[in-house]
Amino acid sequence: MAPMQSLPALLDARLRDLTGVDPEMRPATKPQFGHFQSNVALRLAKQEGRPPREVAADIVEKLDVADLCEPLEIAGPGFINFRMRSDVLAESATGLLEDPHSGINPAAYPQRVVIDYSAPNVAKQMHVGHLRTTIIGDCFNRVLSTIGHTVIAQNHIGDWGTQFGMLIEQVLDEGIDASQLTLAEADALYKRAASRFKEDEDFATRARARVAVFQGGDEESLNIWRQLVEISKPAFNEAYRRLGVLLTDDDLAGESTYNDDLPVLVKELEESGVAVVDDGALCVFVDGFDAPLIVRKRDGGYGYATTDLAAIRRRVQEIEADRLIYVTDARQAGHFAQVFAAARKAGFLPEDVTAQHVGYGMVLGQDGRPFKTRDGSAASLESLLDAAEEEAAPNVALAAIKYADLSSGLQKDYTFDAERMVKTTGNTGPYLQYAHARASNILRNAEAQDLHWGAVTVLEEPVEQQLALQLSGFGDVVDEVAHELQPHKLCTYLYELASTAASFYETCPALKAEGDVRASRLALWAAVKQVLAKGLYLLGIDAPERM
RNA sequence: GCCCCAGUGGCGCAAUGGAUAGCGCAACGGCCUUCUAAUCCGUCGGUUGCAGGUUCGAGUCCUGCCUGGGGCGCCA
Repeated sequence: MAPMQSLPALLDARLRDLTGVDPEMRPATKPQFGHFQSNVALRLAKQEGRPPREVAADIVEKLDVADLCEPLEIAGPGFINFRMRSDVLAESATGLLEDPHSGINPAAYPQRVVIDYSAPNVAKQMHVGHLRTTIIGDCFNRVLSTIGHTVIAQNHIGDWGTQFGMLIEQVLDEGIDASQLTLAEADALYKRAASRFKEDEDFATRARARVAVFQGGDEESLNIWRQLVEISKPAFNEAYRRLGVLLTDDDLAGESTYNDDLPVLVKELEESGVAVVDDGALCVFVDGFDAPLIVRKRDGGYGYATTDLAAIRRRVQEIEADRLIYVTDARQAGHFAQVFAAARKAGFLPEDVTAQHVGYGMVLGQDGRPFKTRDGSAASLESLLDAAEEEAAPNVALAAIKYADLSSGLQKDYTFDAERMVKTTGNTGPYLQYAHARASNILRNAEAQDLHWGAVTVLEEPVEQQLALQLSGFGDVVDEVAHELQPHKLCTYLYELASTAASFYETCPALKAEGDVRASRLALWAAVKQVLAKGLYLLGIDAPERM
């Protein structure tokens, strides 16, 4: 089956053929303006030096869209308004219902896409800050996979840095068996070590020395390190299970993965002249940044910039990625911009591989200040999920949290307010779930009465037409999210669809209607259910049959 | 000092250079012997931080300010 072309795309093509320019087809801003609008006449009028409405009249005269639209209207300063014929909308809704992809267009050029997300730290509990990267990255994973790309998730866990110096030293001091710790206990150990590191000069010195010993391959140190890693992984997986995200052990690619690459990579950079020694450190200078990217510290050690470069190199050379997506907090935007620039300069990142950093705003507490990780006051991810589950059933609570996180622009800071998130009215996850459950309920009742439906054939009520119109836009919205990486656009779309479906429910009873009208409305409900289920899946939210 | 992000009704947010800036919450008022009332319908609420500029048209683009947050050589 040929991929379905969206309604605005059909109009766009015809208008483009006629005028030779991008017609900028847009959804109408008001119902009275029809379904779609183009401002092409306004722009052509300027070029041609003619009145816009006259240009619009010419276009309307020549444009043949009678098979798709009601008679065109010219409005305001020269907008051309398009109203789809109701049989065209009905056919579109039926097409969606019969489409195994629910109107989602398979990617024309499937890519291999690496998505780097979640990245908790070994021996530390996940906290609220990990919520965003995990939920957002998972959404991208679902969206890109669903449209036909090959997604390689990379969970860049913090399993190597200098923090292991103090962790190992603390384990040895306390004489504990690290393999028997729970993650919560390891987290407490981490905090003890961190505060001691600050206050106890002798301990700090030993911890720093331990880093070198550990990274030099000391077996006793490595053994403790392995134990800490091994107790952390099941705890991460348990959190992922509760969150209902796709990550598994197969996606783990922690910092330690690149350890052996670092000296090799640095040598390459030095020999090629991309990196130069400055003030004792080996640096890559890139345009637009005052400070260099330091790839080897004065003391000979490697920092996270080097690890990030090594990860890019592997992802391009071994994973053969076409696109790299990093989901971390917005504060790292500058860092990644510099790393990407350095990787381009070094040749690790060819021009035909795109690299995007998706930054999200900080998670703030009720006091408006960031949740902290090291002072012991941070709320763990688990405690947040527990709190939400006190308000609602687990799948509804999770929907509330995820939707609250995804439904506004990613770059904004975000106040974690469990009570607010779990609300079930208005633009929330549970509202969408409810719409889906209602659709399911109607279809279940229909089946119980042995009623059947096939195509959408009757769209007489305005709300029915509106519903069919919105359904037809699903594929375009998914494409947009895949391209722009803005989940809130999918949220907005689904909310509007659910809202229209609720009006449809009120004004157009399906089961109480008869004949063609009943069959058509049931088919419309089936299409609504299908799109809501798919859309919620893409957000990582459960679509319950009953609520 | 340089750079990035944000600023839109009381609160939380949306808006691809297009028509009268939308939605939710809160508040107030309606609708359940009617497919699920976690829904729906209505009312109230705006100088889009400020000042210029570009444009037929600016919340959106440009310049300069203000406020808040963040980032800028050896932490991640």
